[in-house]
Amino acid sequence: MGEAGNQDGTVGKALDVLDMVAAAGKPVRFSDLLAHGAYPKATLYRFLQTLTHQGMLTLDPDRGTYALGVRLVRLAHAAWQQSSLAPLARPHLDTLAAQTGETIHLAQMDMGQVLYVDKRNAARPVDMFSQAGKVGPAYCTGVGKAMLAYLPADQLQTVLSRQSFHRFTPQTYATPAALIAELHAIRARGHAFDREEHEPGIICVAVPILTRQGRVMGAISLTSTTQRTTLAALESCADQIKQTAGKIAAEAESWRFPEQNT
Amino acid sequence: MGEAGNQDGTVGKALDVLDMVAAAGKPVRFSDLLAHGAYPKATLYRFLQTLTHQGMLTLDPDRGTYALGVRLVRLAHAAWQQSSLAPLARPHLDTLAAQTGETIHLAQMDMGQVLYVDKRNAARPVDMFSQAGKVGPAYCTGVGKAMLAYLPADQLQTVLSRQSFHRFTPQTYATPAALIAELHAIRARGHAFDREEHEPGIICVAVPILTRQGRVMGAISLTSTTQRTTLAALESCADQIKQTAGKIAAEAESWRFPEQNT
DNA sequence: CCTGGTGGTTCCATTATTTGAAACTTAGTC
DNA sequence: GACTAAGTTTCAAATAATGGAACCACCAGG
Repeated sequence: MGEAGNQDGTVGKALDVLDMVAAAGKPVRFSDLLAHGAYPKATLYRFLQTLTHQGMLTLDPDRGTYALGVRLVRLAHAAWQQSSLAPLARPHLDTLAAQTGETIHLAQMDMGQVLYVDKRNAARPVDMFSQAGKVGPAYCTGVGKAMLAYLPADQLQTVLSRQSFHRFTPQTYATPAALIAELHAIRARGHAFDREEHEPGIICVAVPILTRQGRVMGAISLTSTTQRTTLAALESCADQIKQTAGKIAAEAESWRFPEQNT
Repeated sequence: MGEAGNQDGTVGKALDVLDMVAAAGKPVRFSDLLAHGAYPKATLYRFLQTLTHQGMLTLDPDRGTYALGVRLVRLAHAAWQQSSLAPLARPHLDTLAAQTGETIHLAQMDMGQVLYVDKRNAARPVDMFSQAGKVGPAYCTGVGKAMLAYLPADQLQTVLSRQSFHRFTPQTYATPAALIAELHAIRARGHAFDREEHEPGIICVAVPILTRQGRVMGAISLTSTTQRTTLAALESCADQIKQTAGKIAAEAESWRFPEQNT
C-alpha cells in the first residue's frame, strides 16, 4: 500500500509525485497534492512544473487540475511491447482461449503486486488498455500465488514484509504463515488455485512462466465462476496451461527476456 | 535545434534516458546508450540505476540489457483512463464505427506529434495495446492537421519549428507555408482530409474535438483506402463525425466539472 | 473601499545532490 | 600473461534542489 518508502534522489521524488497523481484516479488540484504533505509547497510546485513541461502530466488550464500525461501512454506502448510477455504470449493465449473457452489472464510481478498485462476473453474480445495495466494483490489471486511460490526466498521475504493482508473472503489466506504453507503446496503441485479467495464465486487455476533457470517471468491463469464450472474441472486444463506456459517461456528465452524487480 | 534539446533539471534528463530506451525498441546494453553520447559514463550509469530501482526500467541480469519497466504499464493504464479521451469516447466511436463500417482513429497531441489513443476497426476488431500508444507525424495525417488547424498561433509556431518535414508521398505538404495554407482551409471547412499524404492509397476525413472555449482536446478520423471508397464519399460522413466529436466534447466537459465534493 | 482568506506563484540564501574525469574491476581475447 | 572492452566506483568541484517566506490575484464579507 501507499507508504512512501522510496527515496533515491530527485528523480525518485518526481516519480513519487507521478504516482500520487495516478493514485488520485482523477484530475487533481495543486492543493490536493499539497495536502498529502509529502513535499513543501515550493518543491511540489516545481515538480509539477517540470513533469508538466515534460509531458508526463497535463495541466487543464481551465480547471487548474493536473492529470497524467499522454507521454506515458506512448512510453507504455513501448514498455508493453519490449518488456512484457504479452506480445510474445498473444498467439499462445489465443489458442488456449479457443481450446478452453474460458477467460485467460497474463500477469507479471510489479513491486510485489500482480500486474495484468493481457487478458483474453473467449466470449467477447476485450478492450486492452482498460484491462491491461490493472494491478491486484498477489497473495489472494491465482497468478499472484503461482508467482510467489517460485520466488527466491529472500525476494519472497521482502514482498511479504511489505504486504498488508486483507481478508477479502472467508477463503483468503490472511496470514503470512498460512500463505507460505499454501505456496509449498503450489510448488509441489505445479499450479495454483484461486478458491474464491479474492472474489466470491470467482475461481481459477494458474501456472507460472519460468525461465530454464527457474526465474519467474510471469503467470497465466484460466478463470471462471463457480456457477459455470468447478475447480476440479478447471484443474483438468492444468496440463494444457502448463504446456502453453512452457511454450511462452521457451520463446521468451530465445528472444532473451529481462528480469523483473520485486 | 533539430535535436531533442529540452532540459529541465535532473528529472528531465532522467526521462530523456527513458525515451532513449523506448526509442531503441528493444532491450539495450549500457554501452548502446552510452554511444548516444547524451551523457557521460558515470552520469548515465547512475540514471540507469535510479530508474531501474524505481521500476521504470528493468535490467536483465543475464544479458545486461535494460528495457522499459512494467511500472510504466501501470502508470499508463491510469493515464489512459484519466487523461485521454478514450474511455469517454469509446461508446461514441463504437456507434460511429457501426454506422460507417470504416476504421476510426482517436488521437491526441503529444509534443507536436499525433498520438493514437484508440482505434476501432469495424471489419476486424483489433488489439488495442498494439495500436494505441502509437505516434505519428502531425503534418501529414488527417487527425494531425485537424488538431494543428485549431491550435493557437504561438503553439502552432513552436510545434512547426520543431518539426522536420519529410515528403512521404507526392501529396505530402512538405513546407510550413503550404501546410499553413491548408490549415486555413481546414478551419474554414471544419474538417481535414488526408489525401494520401502519409501513405499511398490511404485517405481519411478528420474532425477536431474542441472544448467550448475552442481548445483542442483531440481528433477523430474515419480512414479508408482509395480502393474501397473516395474522398467525396468519406466527406459525406463529415457531419456524422462532427456530431460524434461534439458529443464527446460535451461529455468531456461535463465530466471535468463535477468537483463539488471535498 | 477595506480586510481576511484561500489557492497559486516567485525569490533567494543555504544546502544537499549531481556531476564527470579518472581510477578501478571484471571478463573476455589474442 | 598482456591487452581490450564493458561495466562500476570514487571524490572534489559545480550545480541544482530546497523550502521558508514573501508575494500576487482573486473572492467574499463587512
